[in-house]
Amino acid sequence: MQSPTDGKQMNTPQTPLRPVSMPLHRQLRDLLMARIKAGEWSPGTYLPPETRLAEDYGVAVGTLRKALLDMAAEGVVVRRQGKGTVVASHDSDAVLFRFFNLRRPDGSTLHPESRVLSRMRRAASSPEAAALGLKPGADVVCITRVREVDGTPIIFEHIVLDAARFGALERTPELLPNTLYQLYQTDYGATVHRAREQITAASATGTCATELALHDNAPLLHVHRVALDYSGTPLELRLSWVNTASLYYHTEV
Amino acid sequence: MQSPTDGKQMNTPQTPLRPVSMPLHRQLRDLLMARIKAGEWSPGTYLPPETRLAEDYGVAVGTLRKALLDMAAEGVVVRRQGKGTVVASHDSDAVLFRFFNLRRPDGSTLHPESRVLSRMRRAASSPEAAALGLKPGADVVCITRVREVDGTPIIFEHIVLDAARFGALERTPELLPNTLYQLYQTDYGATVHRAREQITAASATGTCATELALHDNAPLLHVHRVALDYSGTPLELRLSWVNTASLYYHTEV
DNA sequence: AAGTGGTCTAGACCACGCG
DNA sequence: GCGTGGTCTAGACCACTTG
Repeated sequence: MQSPTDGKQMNTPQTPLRPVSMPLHRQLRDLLMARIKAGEWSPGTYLPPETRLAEDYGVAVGTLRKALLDMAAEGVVVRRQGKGTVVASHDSDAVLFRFFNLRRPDGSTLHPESRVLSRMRRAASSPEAAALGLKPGADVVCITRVREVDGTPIIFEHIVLDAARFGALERTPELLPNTLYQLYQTDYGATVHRAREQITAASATGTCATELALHDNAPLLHVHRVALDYSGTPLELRLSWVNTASLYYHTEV
Repeated sequence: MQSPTDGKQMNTPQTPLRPVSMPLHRQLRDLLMARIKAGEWSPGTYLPPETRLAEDYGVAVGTLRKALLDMAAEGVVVRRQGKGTVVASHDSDAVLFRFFNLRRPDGSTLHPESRVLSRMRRAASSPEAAALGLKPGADVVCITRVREVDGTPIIFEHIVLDAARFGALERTPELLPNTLYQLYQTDYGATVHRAREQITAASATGTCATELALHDNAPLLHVHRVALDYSGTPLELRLSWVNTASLYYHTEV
């Protein structure tokens, strides 16, 4: 790891901290993660084989292996016997809809279409700034859209992004894709890794009721979602109002 | 594993199936799980040390270790350096409320009290039987209760259990505890390992509206939960109606 | 056939909990 | 001090993928 003369467990010898040193496999994990985050290996790229990496870092294969297995458990990489270890690319339908938890009564999954109503740039409200970790009043890009299945509108959606990072989204691309998370990855190098959701009961009102073709006060599910990247940095705030008349929100604990 | 003369990778030699044989560590995991499920090691019990177990099964420590680590990742056991490997006992507050996803607006957790409204035994409805994996019309025990925080009712709850297994719950104990899952474990040897939830928007009506002190058609969150044990057997069906006026349902993806 | 990750073994030392 | 699980090493063979 440091020099060839280091014995086992002798990482960072001159560091009398608490803990004296993180386990080697943890350090390796962090180093590899850093190289991925730096873009040295982008999503879809194969990492060098275990033996090569272990040699490079001067550690046993088993140790490096533990680091890679941990990363695979986190979903950062995917390991395939006979092929190699590839940086996870979140662009297959299955993965893109990992964050989409709505299902039909029979349990089948939905793949709705999207229709954008508006895009604009404005100052963040105070709760928006808080959710995204921005300074109060910072600029945000705001997208409003309706998502429909078989022509029936089921979700009214309000998306808020940091304009400093995603400002271009106000205009380009002309047509926003249905799967925004893929766009964040390809065009902005921002990979959504996990999301926190707060669900409450709500009633349809105003534009939301109109767009969902519901009478006022129809019961809706309100979902407040903050999407985060690997390191826990908030990327997107998404407020959804869902008509659950013919579907349900699914979760496992 | 089988006989001392077996070479490496030579498990179940006469089995030309596909796959020929599961990995050793997988077989070990299954054997250990079976012994736990059989009650040989009950929740809270320490398993024999790695070295001892490896010796017993005639495998390398590393292999047995992999089995235990997998089980720990699943939450079946907890491993503690210097102490040993203990069968997970789901009786601490933190774990008991692992399935309780409601929080206050500030993010703090709730610990509601329960008030039982009724207990009865009756034939299962068809969707109830389906959810619990019972034959249509099988007997079930049905508990209705209200859960409140600081004296304010927030959840109206309907619990359905297989009478063949939980029949005694109709009468004993006289006072049902707040944390039913703990009771299932201690009195019925049934450990809730995970749960599947279906969430929809609903409106308050009838007894539910009355008990929650809400006007008719007030918006509610409806949660349909099936609680499962280690092997995926349904243990409990729970229908909850939640007043989310001063709290939200939290989930991470 | 060559190269990859997956499994299994064997043995060393370290960090932790407890008496 | 002793026994526990945690880390690390080294090397073997197996199963899968590709050319």
